[in-house]
Amino acid sequence: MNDELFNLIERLANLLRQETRLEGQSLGLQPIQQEALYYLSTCNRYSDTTLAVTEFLGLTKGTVSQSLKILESKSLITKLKDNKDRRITHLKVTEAGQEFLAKTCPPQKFTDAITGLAGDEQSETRALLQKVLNNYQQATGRTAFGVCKYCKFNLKTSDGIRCGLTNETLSNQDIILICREFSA
Amino acid sequence: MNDELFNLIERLANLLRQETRLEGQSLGLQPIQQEALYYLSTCNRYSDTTLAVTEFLGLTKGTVSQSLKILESKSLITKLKDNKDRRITHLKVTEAGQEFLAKTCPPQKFTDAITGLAGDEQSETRALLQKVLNNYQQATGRTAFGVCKYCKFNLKTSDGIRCGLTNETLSNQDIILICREFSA
DNA sequence: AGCAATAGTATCGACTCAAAACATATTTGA
DNA sequence: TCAAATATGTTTTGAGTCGATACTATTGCT
Repeated sequence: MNDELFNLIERLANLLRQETRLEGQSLGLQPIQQEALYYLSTCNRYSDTTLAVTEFLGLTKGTVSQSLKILESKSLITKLKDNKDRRITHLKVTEAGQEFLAKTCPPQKFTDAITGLAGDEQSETRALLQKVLNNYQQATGRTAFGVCKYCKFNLKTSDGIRCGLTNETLSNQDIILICREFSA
Repeated sequence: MNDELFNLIERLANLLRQETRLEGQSLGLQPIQQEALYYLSTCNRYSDTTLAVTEFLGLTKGTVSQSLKILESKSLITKLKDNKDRRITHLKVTEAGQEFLAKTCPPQKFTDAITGLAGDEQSETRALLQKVLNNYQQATGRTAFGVCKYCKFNLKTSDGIRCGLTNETLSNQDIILICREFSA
């Protein structure tokens, strides 16, 4: 059973990478660069740094630094130094970057494949994969990542929504993004 | 919803590749080489060629040829020319290759993550992912691959089991392997 | 002030990858 | 029958990935 699930995930990943490679050809983007770009379009302002991308992709920071350099050179992201901590660089997806992602990510045929499932099958798949991922992340001891609004530090007060870690107020847009500090 | 499922699969794949990289260090094996080796350990005698590996991994044959050369140089597989068609080379996993796979594939922590699921959750996940993969393969128009005994060319006769494409008899071991000619 | 820790970059060598050219073997078809 | 087309697989080349290591710059700690 482990073998079968392992096999299925590997094969899905192979197909995804193959299609991603095709999609990226128009801009000369490698799969890993597209993954980084996609992550940056889904993460919040506490998680848009080189190190967060590193943790998310499971690579070393030197490797990621190079990929980000290429994304910047193609004007798909911009770098912005943090005001409080000058060591930190925030990475923002540009208009061009967002346009590219809207066209290519997730790949069209993958979307088709998902649409072929019934509505309850889709949510069932998501719930089960989420569970597998959580277990796996726990087993490897890696950073979890997760959607802000489901985090235990997400505080709903009478004044609005607030992050218990940073004590900053959060907008409705903020809380649907992915955060590296996520904790269930 | 597409986005979420896309994201989950990407992240599982990232973790798997990361752990695979670690497991392969003992023999100096790259993730892609391990994937090829694993595939060869699960496929039948009609599917143990360079081209089949190429289709399975979604790479070009030149690329795959190089990876297989490395596996051969490390004595994890052997090459054997086909008797009927001398263009074809069959790839067999050696004892050493099988030992390596038994220890490392699927990765231990992935197995742990799966074991954390209830029994019916496991089979449910498998069924759903199988469905997604089938849809996806159909959408991309790629070779399906599948287990011999569930194939429409698998014929159960009074003499035993037979493949309707090759007209060869099949053993009980044969029919649990993956075939590139699979058709549902 | 001084030292350790953190964020990020630069460089190196081994490896992946697609593309193209190539070598063989088989099939087709006039 | 035999040349052209097709199929399997290898080699070469150049762009890019990757981890490891060493490095800079900034911040935190004592």
